[in-house]
Amino acid sequence: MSTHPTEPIAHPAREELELSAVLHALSDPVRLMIVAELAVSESEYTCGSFELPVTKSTCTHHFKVLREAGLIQQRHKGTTRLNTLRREDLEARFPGLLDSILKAAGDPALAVAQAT
Amino acid sequence: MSTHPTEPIAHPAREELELSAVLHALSDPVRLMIVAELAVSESEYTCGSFELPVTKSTCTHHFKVLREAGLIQQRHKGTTRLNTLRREDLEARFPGLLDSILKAAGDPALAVAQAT
DNA sequence: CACATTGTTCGACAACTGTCGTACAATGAG
DNA sequence: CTCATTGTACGACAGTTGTCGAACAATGTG
Repeated sequence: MSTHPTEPIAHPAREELELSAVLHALSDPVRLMIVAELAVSESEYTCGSFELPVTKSTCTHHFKVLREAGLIQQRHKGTTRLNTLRREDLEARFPGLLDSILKAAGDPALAVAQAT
Repeated sequence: MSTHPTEPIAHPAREELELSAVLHALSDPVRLMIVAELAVSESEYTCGSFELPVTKSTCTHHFKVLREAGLIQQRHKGTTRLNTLRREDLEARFPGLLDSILKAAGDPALAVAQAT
């Protein structure tokens, strides 16, 4: 039932992703902001690299919600935690959903992709 | 600021639809159930025509949330209230969003549309 | 008018949520 | 080892949410 022993952070499997949890996670403006930033590139971002209008502990809370909903993956790297969007899993489970939400949110990456 | 005098029920305009509100509205299983049923056909459905696992007053609450988020339109007809999905407005404001959510929810209508 | 049907309103309540501050843990640098 | 950095854990708190029941309003039917 466990993944790698070197990965103590729990993430739901692709098949376990629940639509309600995903929609609820993204219905918060701060979390939508995080996901939109993560979507800009395939890179890994530390929690601190986001300019969010909340304190650290609130930030931790939001990342936890996103992780438990299956939207992001987190792994440790030194004292930081690297976050990535679970694009493939989301696309496999809910085709088109993430893109339509990001587009609706005015994601810059998608805006560029759709510009002439 | 008002619409027709014969329409006392307040609905947000197409341009006023907010993504957060839409996602939040659909993050509740009961409300997602309602929207999925409404999506099956273009007909108008009374509140009572849904088989929901909640009482009448809770039902009223959910329909109110859906209406205020701009997902449905309601109009009076005798002692009943007819509900329709605001498909065009949603599609105009958030292209592809509703369909991807309905598909993710396993909507029967879309399942048929995608079957061979 | 009296009645049945449909849905609303109101108050209540438990559960959840977003936020914060403080204290703590883990890691890397000097 | 000591210190700075990054993020977590915990408790707290106000606000929101989903749910219910009972009472009420609106409309159509006899």
